Amino acid sequence: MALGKDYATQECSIARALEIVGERWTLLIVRDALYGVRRYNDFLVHLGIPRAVLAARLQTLTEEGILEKRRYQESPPRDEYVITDRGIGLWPTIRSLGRWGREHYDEARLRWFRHADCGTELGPYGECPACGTLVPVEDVLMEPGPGLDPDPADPVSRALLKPRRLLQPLETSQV
Amino acid sequence: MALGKDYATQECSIARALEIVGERWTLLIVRDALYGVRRYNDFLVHLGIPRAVLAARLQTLTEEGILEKRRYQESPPRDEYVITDRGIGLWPTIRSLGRWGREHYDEARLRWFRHADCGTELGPYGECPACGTLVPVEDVLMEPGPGLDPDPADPVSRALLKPRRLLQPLETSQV
DNA sequence: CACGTTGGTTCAATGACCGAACTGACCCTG
DNA sequence: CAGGGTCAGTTCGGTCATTGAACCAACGTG
Repeated sequence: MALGKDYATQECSIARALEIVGERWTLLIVRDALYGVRRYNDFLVHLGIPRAVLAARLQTLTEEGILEKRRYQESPPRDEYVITDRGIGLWPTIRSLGRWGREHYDEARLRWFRHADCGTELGPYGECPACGTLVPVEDVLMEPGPGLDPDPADPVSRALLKPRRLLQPLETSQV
Repeated sequence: MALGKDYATQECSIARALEIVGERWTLLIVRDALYGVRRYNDFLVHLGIPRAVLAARLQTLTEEGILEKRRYQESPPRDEYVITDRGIGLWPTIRSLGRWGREHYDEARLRWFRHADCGTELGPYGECPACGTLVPVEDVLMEPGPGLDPDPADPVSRALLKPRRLLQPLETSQV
């Protein structure tokens, strides 16, 4: 499409990447998918995104192999969107972007990300300074910080208040 | 602004960051600034961006302290936009985004990024695997790869064909 | 069989982005 | 000193994307 998405004149992998994940809302959807959000309605209430835009983004992300649409029950047919390895590959980008945002624009700490094996806070790019290794995403422990609203309105935010590992499927019904 | 830019409901440093650099063209402008592009016209011809959008983005980036507007000659008053430390802080994000784009969408190698001291190609987040250190941005050497058009139309792309360090001011007149 | 849940689609209005034209300050050349 | 060129924008009408609200459809429950 000639307008809004592509950067036709750019011979650049950064521009290629931005054509896929550079649209409004897209990286936040990937972030939520890394946090364990999988269902249309959970994305909807957590992001406050227009329904049509969410449907369009989920379709694009599925077509690009970043999410995978998967049927999780048959009788009312219901699908969930699970992040793929290609999507998990965006974690360092999202991590470093969040770190930059916190350093320059947030006063209070909103969340901590730790290496689950040793409890050390992750370094700038998702590595563990103590172990000296790149921490696999499923071994990242996410904990709420003091800057986070302790009693948010929507159930997804409430579920994300508990310490939890990335990629772990979110259970909103149990709240 | 209620539409287009902000993510009001999100308590999240990633969302804060995307409110600043998540708009169309913005990260490509920061990328060019890291490559050494400084002048309005050089951004313009290299990006193929509408003039009004470029002017708006440069103003926002200047207000946010990511670029700094600096007078470089008086007689016809001319300003250049130089990247600040805050802008340089986006390098890991841009680097990891470019790496993800190349891994998943580009066949041929477009550019190499090496540690100027030892010639080793940078790791995923801008570190030097040989030296084991995070490479300062000014010590990153950028070289053209085989996938890059050897004879591009605009002078900025031509100037960027030569091996050069990041942040080194671009000279388009000498081409 | 009314009602709720889930996962959408449709629609009119609004905002953002587009390319092209125009402006204005200055320089250089003949 | 008139004409043309450069640089850094601003203005403008048209097009595209995003928004919020309403609507729809399939199924399950009371």
